[in-house]
Amino acid sequence: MGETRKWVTMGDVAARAGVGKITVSRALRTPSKVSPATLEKVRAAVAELGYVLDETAGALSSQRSRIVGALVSTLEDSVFASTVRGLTEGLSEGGLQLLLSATQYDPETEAALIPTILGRRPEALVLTSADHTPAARDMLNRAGIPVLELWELPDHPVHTAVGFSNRAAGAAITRHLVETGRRNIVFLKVDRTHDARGALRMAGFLNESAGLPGSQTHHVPEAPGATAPDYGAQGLREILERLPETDAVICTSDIIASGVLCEAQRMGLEVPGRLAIAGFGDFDISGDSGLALTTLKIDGYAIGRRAAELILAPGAMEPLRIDMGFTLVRRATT
Amino acid sequence: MGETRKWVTMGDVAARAGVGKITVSRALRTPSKVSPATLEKVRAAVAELGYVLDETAGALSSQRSRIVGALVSTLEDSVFASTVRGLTEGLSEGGLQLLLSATQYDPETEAALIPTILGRRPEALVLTSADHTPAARDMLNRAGIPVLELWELPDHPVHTAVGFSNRAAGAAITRHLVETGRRNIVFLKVDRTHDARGALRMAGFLNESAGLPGSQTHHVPEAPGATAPDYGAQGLREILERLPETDAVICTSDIIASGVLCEAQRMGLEVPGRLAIAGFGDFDISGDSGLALTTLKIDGYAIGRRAAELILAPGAMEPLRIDMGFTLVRRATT
DNA sequence: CGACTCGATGGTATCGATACCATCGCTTGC
DNA sequence: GCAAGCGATGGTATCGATACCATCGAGTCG
Repeated sequence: MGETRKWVTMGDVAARAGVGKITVSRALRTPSKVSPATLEKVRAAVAELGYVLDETAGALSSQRSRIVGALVSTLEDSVFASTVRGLTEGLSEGGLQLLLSATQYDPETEAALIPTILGRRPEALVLTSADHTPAARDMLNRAGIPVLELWELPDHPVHTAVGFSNRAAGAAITRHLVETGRRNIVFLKVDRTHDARGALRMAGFLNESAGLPGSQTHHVPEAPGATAPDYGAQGLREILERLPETDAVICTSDIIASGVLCEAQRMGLEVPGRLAIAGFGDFDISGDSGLALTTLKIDGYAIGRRAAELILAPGAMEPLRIDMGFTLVRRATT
Repeated sequence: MGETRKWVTMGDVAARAGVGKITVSRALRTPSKVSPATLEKVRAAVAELGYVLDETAGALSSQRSRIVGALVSTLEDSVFASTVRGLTEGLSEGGLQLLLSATQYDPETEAALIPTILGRRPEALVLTSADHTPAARDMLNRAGIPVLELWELPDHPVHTAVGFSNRAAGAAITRHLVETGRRNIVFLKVDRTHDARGALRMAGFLNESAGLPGSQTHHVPEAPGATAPDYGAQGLREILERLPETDAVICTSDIIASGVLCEAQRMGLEVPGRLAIAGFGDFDISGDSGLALTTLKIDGYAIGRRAAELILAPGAMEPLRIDMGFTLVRRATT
């Protein structure tokens, strides 16, 4: 490194180019408002000095942070990661950057993170959950910026929602199993304290399977250190012990389903002959080259992209409720 | 929406609490420097007005953005996501936030993103790649902040590196296969333009397998729309056609390995009897409850955490080169 | 008892870019 | 030929919090 170099300022660039500061600002922000000759001089000075516009100062004077905050439940799940990519790509077209944090599925953590994000004066706030503490809800309401809840369609969104009906999703996968002849379907659920989406899908299952006495839910307690496939494998063993008639298992994620599928193979159960397995999310490994898992596909990228569009649109403060739907992908496990 | 509400400022809070602005600032930033009684008054005023500190102004006046920039190759890969979590958690203990973007493994994209991040005047910059364009390298050098390259240990790091030797990793997995009796080992590589880590692991493989005439590399071209398991499945078919003697396949990720494993099962190949399969990354699905894949485990979370520690440490400007190592996890596929 | 220390608090300048308004020079139209 | 119009450019105030220094009062020590 060497000396602790101070940042070059716009004034330095202006002096170097022989123009006023404001012209440098215009050259960088709105090049069309500067004559080609001046633009060239400024660009040369910028390049020589290695100047980079200071957004911290720009944000203050223009009262526009050019930042959008995002609170995702977790990044270690490719579905949300796709949403983040969609958001980032979409927002970058409008010159906005994403300030990201993860709540680890905990509303209290979310509530603690909201002020730290709001402190950056974001122009919008995106959340991948609709489960907020009262304090969080209050902060979101007072923030005075568009708030977008993704991956759900809550009855009472804070502001705008872009997602799909988890209840309908749970019903759809159940219907598919019923239509393919299954009668003793078990919905495998990991009991997390905060899993509103999983609970809604389970509700959809319960509603759809109401007439099937052999269909039930099975709960696996959350355990520290356990991975999603562990829950699947353990769940399957318990299910077959408790409900040996079971002919189909619905999981709340493909990763859990991978545990069910691999355990079934180890037990010598024929899939889908003896047991059908359905997942959720359509991850890479679920494709035909991999586990060939029947699953519900949600286009997380599209959700993020759509959210970005809404933020950049002129009437972003208008509340909306957008259903992005889902797709049933039938593969070899049903 | 309603009226375009202006943000409450520190002055409003000060007036409400009957103290000076600066006291409000201290109450929020360094509560220990304010008397308990005053602190209480300020806190009450803050709560009543719903005030949130404006970091955009704070950053300018204190010349500290409290932001760390991060450029990851992709978020849609749980290994980097873990690193991001480790970073976020570690940095939050020092009051720093992460400004994140994804380069999609493209150095040109990286070079384009660097100025946008530098514009926020971050206090450090983290990269999950050591493959930079000359222009990018130049910007990083001039930035005057700590630059951390993760997941690699380049010969000439820009500044600080926290990672492991990909070459040694490739050698280690090869050695394991040789020690377990394999002689015709194929290293399956997806030919991405920018995959320095994969190339290094392949180099480690080539070095270690030099004395084995039956050992080779097999390249699969990158194809738009293809998923990682597709590469694995396709690769295995091509390998068995071209090199029928093959008794082991090394993949550059567990997801690719999942394609190889599932394809092998479909072809009726006994694993690991007829064919051994090794992956890379130790994803959730690779565990004993899932695919039970032999793999190299890298603790991405620890890498992120360590990087955060280095950034927060007093001598953060001292270049370092930290080897976090890796672990061979032997499971059912070798 | 006075000088001194220390904790608590406030006033003012400042960070760097941008908004707003003014200015300047050149073209255009009558 | 002159006023109006317009593109290009600059000066100055401003955004909101914090650094720095000053102040003030209460204790402490010799």
